[in-house]
Amino acid sequence: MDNKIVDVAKRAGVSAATVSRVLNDSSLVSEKTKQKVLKAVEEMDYHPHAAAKQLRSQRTMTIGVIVPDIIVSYFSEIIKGIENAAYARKYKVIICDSDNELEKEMEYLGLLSNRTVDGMILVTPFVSDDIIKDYSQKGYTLGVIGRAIDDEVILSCKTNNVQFSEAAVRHLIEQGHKQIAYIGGFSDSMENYERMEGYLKALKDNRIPFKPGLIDSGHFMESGGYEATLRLFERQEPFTAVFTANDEMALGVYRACRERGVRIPEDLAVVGVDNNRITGYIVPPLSTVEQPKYEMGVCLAEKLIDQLNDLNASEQNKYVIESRLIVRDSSNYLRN
Amino acid sequence: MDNKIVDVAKRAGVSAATVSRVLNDSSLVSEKTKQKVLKAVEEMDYHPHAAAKQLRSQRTMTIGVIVPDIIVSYFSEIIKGIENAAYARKYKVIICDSDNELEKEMEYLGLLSNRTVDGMILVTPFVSDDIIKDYSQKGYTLGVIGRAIDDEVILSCKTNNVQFSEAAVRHLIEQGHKQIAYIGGFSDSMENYERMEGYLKALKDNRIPFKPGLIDSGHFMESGGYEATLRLFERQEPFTAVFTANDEMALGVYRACRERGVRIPEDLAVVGVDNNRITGYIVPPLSTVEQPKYEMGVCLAEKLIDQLNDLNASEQNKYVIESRLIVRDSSNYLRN
DNA sequence: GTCCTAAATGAAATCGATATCATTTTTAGT
DNA sequence: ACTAAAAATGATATCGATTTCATTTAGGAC
Repeated sequence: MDNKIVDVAKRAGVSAATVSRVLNDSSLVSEKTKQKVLKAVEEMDYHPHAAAKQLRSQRTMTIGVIVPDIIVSYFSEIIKGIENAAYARKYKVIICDSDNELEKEMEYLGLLSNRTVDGMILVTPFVSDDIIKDYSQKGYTLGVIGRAIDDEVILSCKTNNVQFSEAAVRHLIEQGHKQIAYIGGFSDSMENYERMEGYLKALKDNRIPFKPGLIDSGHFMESGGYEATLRLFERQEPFTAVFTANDEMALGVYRACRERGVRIPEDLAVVGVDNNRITGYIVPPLSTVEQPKYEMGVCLAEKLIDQLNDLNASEQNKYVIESRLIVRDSSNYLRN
Repeated sequence: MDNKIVDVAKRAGVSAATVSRVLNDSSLVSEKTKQKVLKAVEEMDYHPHAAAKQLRSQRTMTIGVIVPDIIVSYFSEIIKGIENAAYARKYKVIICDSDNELEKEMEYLGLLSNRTVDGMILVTPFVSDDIIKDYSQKGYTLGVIGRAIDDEVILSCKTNNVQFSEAAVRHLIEQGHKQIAYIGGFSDSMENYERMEGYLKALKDNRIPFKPGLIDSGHFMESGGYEATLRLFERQEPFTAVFTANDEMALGVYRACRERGVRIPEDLAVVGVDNNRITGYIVPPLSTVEQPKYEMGVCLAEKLIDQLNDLNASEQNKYVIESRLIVRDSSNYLRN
């Protein structure tokens, strides 16, 4: 280690510039010197110093990803997609786990300002659209997953929340349910808003009156789903089915039901969203909406890197992937 | 953006050196100029350029983590621990998902050579001890989780594999089992080796003959556990319990049993290792050995960063955390 | 006010690679 | 063989911060 380009140059009997050319363009160098240089590089086990390269080129070949909690498989699968796509393009990924704290996320966003990363992908509902737009206008490259932003350049990739939520609730209605609760995530997140919209649309289309008492929220977390379910149980409003804005909260519903002796699906049908791996293993298996997590990660990483390299062939900056309902036992029980 | 230290210096009416001092030592600057500089920094929204800083200081404040598959919760929980500990010390984490490929891991190790990271944590059985020792001897800082390396400086953090495996198998014996299969991971990994050792020790202590036909391997993956179970079923050797070297493979056992109509725990008792979150949700809940994943991540990240900053108060470089058996329904069935 | 020391500040070298520009070497055409 | 064009190579400035070393300013004692 600790060999510099000049050391290699000396050993090969050429200038540093030539070594650099061999290692980069390599077009303007004669075959003979090229071989000499490569031999020296090999013998000295030379590796160009990343920081020097970054300073000169003004690019780090690194992107950052902000997620609220890497342990939740929804996020880790997105990260995997991002990482794989980045690797294929020789980019590295810095992982930023915010522990669901806005403050930490803001701090991580600072990595853009000091050029630690070339771009940033946000997979979180906490940072507001305005803040993201601010960064974008300052000239930083960033994208979001799970929401869309009203902007010409900010990349986004999400799923058709309204449609699949409508389909999920319609499915419950077709099973004979008329009193369907909704447990949402963060009330001001696009994911929550659109999923609620689909829920309302399904009710309306089937002339089922909307009851505010059947709405609650669980912050997209298992514990939140659990608490929301208990609150719903306390209320006067009876319900025979519940649609949760993600699977984590559905797990909370399961826990609350277990404690209270409520049977799924006989007493309560449950449908979640995400198709987390765990949902296929629990009993009863949870009906849920597949979310192409890995694919969304790949999509956004590719587009972001394209944008960083001015390769935006298409003008498109908003991507919506279709997702579909997976019916399992938790809702597969015809009610009369 | 794009403000340099000289711009700040000009605005504050001082030299670049002074600005640098304010932003770093800050001890040798008069209070008055310090305020002037901070005001200018604030007004211009100045952020020191990371690459320039890294080049000069020869440190990136970044560590890399190599894992075989970030989706597996064993790894993502370790990563979370590493990330949190790093964040607290102002270090960033580059995530390297190798997709279980040695070649990718070797490529990622190259990040050490070109100084993209200050240190590296390996949470993988693929890279050999010798390679790790080589890097260490070249002067690079690295550590491993889940194994230990015979070396004076390479950091490691693992659990007491032999003891807890012995306890797990002893538990099965106490439940009345005499024919106990073992499904291991990668045969040349320390995790596998030590867990097998505990298995053998429990058998021996209880005068139960070892039967080679009851040993198989599943590469630490669900699919591997599934296939290994099918192979065991094919053989002549009957068995009433199985100990798997991790939970993923135990999930494979469950799948194979479901397909073949084998009941757990009545026909087959199962004990895994890791206490992945999913094991508490499946039916029957899986008996397993808790692994302090988050804590191991925190431990190694802290020690690694200490080492990078020559803060190795203690001479210790090998850490072993005790882990304990969690008995759930998958093995809680007394056999007669 | 003078002198000496300590504190504060600035000029310039440095980290290691890349890219521009100038120069040398090679090639090709007549 | 001579010249023009093309190819190959080298010298040097540059990226943006930090740090050493020199210099200036301030503070204190007499």
